Amino acid sequence: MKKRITIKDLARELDVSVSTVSKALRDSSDISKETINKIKAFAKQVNYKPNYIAQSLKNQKTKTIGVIVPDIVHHFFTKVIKGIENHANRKGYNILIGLSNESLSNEIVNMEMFTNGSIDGLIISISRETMQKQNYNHIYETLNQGIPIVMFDRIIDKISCDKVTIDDKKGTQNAVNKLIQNGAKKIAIITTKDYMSVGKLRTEGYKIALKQNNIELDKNLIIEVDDDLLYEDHLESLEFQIQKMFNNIPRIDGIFAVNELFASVAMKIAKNIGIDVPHDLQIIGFTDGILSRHASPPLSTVNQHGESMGEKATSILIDRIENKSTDNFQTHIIQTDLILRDSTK
Amino acid sequence: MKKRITIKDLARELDVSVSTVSKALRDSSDISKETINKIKAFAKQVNYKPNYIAQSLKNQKTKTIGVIVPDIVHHFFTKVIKGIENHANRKGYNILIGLSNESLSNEIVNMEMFTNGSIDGLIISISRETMQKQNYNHIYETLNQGIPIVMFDRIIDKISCDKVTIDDKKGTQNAVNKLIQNGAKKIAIITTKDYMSVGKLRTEGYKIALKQNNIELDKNLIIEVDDDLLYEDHLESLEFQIQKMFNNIPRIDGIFAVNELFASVAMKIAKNIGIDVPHDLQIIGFTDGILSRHASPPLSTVNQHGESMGEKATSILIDRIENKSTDNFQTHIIQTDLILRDSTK
DNA sequence: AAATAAAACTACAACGTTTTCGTGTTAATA
DNA sequence: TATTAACACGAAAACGTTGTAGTTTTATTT
Repeated sequence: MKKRITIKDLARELDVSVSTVSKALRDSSDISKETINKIKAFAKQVNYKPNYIAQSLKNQKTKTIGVIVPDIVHHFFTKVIKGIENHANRKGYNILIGLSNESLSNEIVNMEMFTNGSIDGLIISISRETMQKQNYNHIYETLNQGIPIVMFDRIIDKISCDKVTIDDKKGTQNAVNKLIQNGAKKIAIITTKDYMSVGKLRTEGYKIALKQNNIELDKNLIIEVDDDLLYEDHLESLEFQIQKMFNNIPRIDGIFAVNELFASVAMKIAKNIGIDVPHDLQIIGFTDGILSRHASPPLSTVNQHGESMGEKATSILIDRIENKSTDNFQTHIIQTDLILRDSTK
Repeated sequence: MKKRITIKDLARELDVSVSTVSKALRDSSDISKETINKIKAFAKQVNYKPNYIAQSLKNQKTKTIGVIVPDIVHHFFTKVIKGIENHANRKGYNILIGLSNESLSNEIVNMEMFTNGSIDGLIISISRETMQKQNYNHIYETLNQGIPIVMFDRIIDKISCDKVTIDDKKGTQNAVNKLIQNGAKKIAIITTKDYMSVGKLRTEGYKIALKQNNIELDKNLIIEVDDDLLYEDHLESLEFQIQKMFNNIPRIDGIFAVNELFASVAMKIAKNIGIDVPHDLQIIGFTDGILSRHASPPLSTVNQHGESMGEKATSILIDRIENKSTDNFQTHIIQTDLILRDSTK
C-alpha cells in the first residue's frame, strides 16, 4: 500500500517548484516545452494521478452530477440512468446516485447530501410523495444555491429549470388511434391517480384520441389504479383491481395501459377468463421493457426511448453547468414511437 | 443565487475564530457549552452546511463508495445497487456508479476516475470481458493504493479482497433435486460458457445433483449458450439456440436455466411446439425477477436475494474502510432459496 | 555595455475544513 | 498570596491543487 504521489512529490524529485509542475501538467505557456516534457514524462513514469478532491475544492467544481430517481429496480429509470452515465462519462463526469424510494423525506436527504458541494448539477425524477404533497422546497433551495437541475419524466411545470420529458399525450393518442383504426370500439385506459403528471397526461391523450374519432367518453372505462403500493410486492391487489374492471364492464375490446405492468397483468387476466388477445381484445402498453417483449403474446407498446432521455438530460445539464447561464430554460420533448407486436391486430 | 456560507462567515459574524466555530460544530470539549450552543444555533439559523469536498480533502476520506457493474438495465444488479444504496445511506455514504457495459476498457476508465481520490472503497462485479481476458491489473492497482474492494457475484478467487457471492452450486443443486423429486428424468441445463464463474458453478451444481441421484450425465443436455451478445437486442439468436436444443433432443422433461431470460425463452419455445409446462416439462430458472413472476405460467426460480447481497457487501466494505485493517479477507456466501411457482409440479 | 523585453520559473494565497499547539483567563490549591 | 491546574479560545499549518503576481534568467536592442 504505497502512498499516493502528489505534485509536491514530483516537484521535490525534479527539483522544481510546485507551481512549475502544476503548470507543466496543464501545458501552460509559462513553462518551456522542454521542462513540460520532462515533467510529464516523469509524472507518467511514477504514475502520478491528480487528486480530484483537491481539484474540486480549488476549482469550485466537482465534475460530478447527481442523479435522484424514485426507484432503480425499474426498467425505464434504469435505461435513463444508462443514458446519463454514458454521456456523462464521455464528458468526463461521474454520477452520484440517490434513490428516493418514492418518499419525499428520502428525496430531501439525498438532495442535502448532494448539495453540500459534491455535485455540479442534478438530474431528478421526483418521487410520488413529492408530487402528492406538492412540497418542492428542497428543489427551490438547491436551485437557489446555483445548482442547475434538469427534471425528467416526472416534471413540475411551475418550477423553472430545464426539463426533458416525453410526449405522453401524443404517444397515448397514437396508441389509442391505432386501437381504433384496428376496429376497437370500447377502449379502456388503465392509469394512475392524476396527481402523477404522466398518468394525467396520458389520460388526456386518451380522451383526445376518442374525441377525434367521435367516440363518446365513458368514465367507467377509465380505471384509476391505486398506485400507492409497489406492485413488485403487491401484485394481487393490482390483479384484483383489473379483474374488477373486466367483471363490471363487458365487451371491452381495447385496452391502453400507462405502463407495461398494467398492460401485462391485464392481458394475463383477460386470457384467464377466456378472452383472446388480440382477436377479441387488443392491448397497448407504455415502456418497451422486458415484460412487454416477453409476454405472450408480446405486447405492442409505446417506446419511451429512456436512454435518449438520459443523454439529452445530461447534455442539457452539462451545457448549463459549463456555461453558467441561468435563463432560457428549455423543456425538451422526446418523441415516442409505437412498437407493434402481437397484442394488437 | 446566494453564496454558500462557510465556517469563515460564521466566525466573522459571531466574532470568534474559525477554529472555535469548527470545534463547536463538532462538540469539542475545548469549547464551552454556552459557546457551542450559540454557534450551533446561529449555524442552523443561517442554514450552514459543511462543504463535503473540503472535509474530504482535509480528512483524507470521502464518505463515498464506488460501485461498478457490468450493466444497469438488469434486474439483479439493480437489486444489488438498491441494497448498496440503502445501507450506504444509512451509514452516511454516497454512491458513485460506473457502468462497464461488459467491457474491460470501460471498467478500467471507471476505476481510474474513481480511484483518483473520489472514493473510500469499491464494490464491483467485473465485466465479462475482464473475466475472459483475465486481466486484473486495474484491480490489483487499486488494491495497492489502499482502496478496499468488495467483489460480488462475479468473483475472482485468486484476488485477495472481500467477496460476497451466492451459493450458486447449492442453489442449483436444490433446484435440480426438486426437478428430480418431481419426477423429471431427462434434465437439461441452459448455461453460459464456463469462463463466467457463475455459469461454471451452476453447471457444477447441476452435475452434482445428477450424480447424487444416480442419473448419468449426458453432455448433450448441457447447452452452453453463446452469451457474447446482449439478448436485449438479439433475442432471435438466443431463441434459435434453444430451439435447436428441443429439435436435437427429444423428450426433455426438466430444464434448469442459469438466468430467468433463458428460462422464460425456453418455456415460450416449449409451449410453441406444444409441450405442456409443467406437465410434460418442468422449468426452474435463476433470479427472481419480473420475467419469472409474470411469465405464464409463472416460473419457479432460485432467488438470489440481490438486495441482501448489496447490503452485506456494503457493510463489509464500510467496516473495512473504517477499521483500516488489511488482512483476514472474508468471502460471505448468501444462501439462495427456491421459489416454487407453476412451472414445476 | 547598458537598458529593455521576453521567457522561464517561483512564492504565496486561496479553496473550506480540521487539528495541534499555544496563550490568556479563571478557579482551585498550597 | 503565589502556584498550579483547568478551562476557553485562537493562530497557524495542513490536505493537494490552481493561478496571480512577482522574480530571476536569458535574449534582444541601442
